[in-house]
Amino acid sequence: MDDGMSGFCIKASSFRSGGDGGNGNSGTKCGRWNPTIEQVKVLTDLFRSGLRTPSTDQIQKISSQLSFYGKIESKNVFYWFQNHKARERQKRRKVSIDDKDIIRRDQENKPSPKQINQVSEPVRVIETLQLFPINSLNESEGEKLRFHANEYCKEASAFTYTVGTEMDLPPLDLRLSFH
Amino acid sequence: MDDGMSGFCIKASSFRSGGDGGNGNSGTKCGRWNPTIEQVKVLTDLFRSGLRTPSTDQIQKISSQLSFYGKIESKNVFYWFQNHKARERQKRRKVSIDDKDIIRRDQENKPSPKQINQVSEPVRVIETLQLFPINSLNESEGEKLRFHANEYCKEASAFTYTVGTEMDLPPLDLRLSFH
DNA sequence: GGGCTATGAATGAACG
DNA sequence: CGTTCATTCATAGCCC
Repeated sequence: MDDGMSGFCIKASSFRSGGDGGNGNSGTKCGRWNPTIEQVKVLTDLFRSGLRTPSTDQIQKISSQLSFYGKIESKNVFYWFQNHKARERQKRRKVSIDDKDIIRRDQENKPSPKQINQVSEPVRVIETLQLFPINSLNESEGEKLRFHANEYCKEASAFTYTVGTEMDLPPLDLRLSFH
Repeated sequence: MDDGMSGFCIKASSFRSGGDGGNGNSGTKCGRWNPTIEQVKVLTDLFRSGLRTPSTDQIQKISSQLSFYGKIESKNVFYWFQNHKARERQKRRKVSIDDKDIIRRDQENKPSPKQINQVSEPVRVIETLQLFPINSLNESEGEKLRFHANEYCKEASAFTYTVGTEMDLPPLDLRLSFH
């Protein structure tokens, strides 16, 4: 599926201070936090559990927990969630609707995505979610978040840009219309 | 990250476009985007026209346009501009270090010895550029009212982390409760 | 084959 | 929050 797929590559990269147990930092330059895979795993787990904007207290606890796996500060956790959340949205937008699809699709079907699911704080995950994967890393990731209602307000801004039939490619003039 | 990437592509690369001449981009499988010459041309052109950080809408339009020349996604365009801008800045920075010791007291326009890289740099924002018509976009909505209410609530979301199963990590629990 | 360079992709950090 | 910057990882393409 080349269409939507984009070559993401699992990092699995070299030395990301894998399980050293102590200071995650591999001794070399410590300009910025370099999360260990365990830390990422935990954070991701939390995120997938629905946690999106941890409070200060939560951040404290989480970072405290994660410090076991390596050096980490509260702000790292804070930023991590900020970024993760932002990027998820961003990705949704950028994955875009491009490529052959906006054709003349009459979609009078105008659902009113307005006030329905405006759940600001999606789910409150509860329950016991098992953190800390036993047996080091289990790569079994494949779930998709299904409790994410996905608000995603994409107001269709009518762009004049006539994409009508891209088949005959416009005169390569990206400077498109000024008027 | 994990979100939907799923598509970790296996390194099946090997034969990369065998003899398609490079720009042909014959749908080589996943991997990373390999812009065609035309695509690069357009992007570069846009960049030189002063476009540095296209908005989401612009990105989508550009990518739609460029999709004619070959497979491309919005994020490719996004990254392209990000990288291009960053590298330009990076280069310039390098160059500045270049003069590390010689202090150019004389400020007059001395022809820089580097003609190789014609870095069009300064912000020459072209008014007329007006990439995409945004006339329809009603900017007057200015208010926006972004009330700043971050501390929405500390609802009792209890994450019961039943940890304590593995390793020597203390049996701590990330139980975040109301506070 | 093995470095080297250019560049796509990713993400931590921070700004407005 | 959304957006932007800086740094880094990962590869394709060259050149030796």
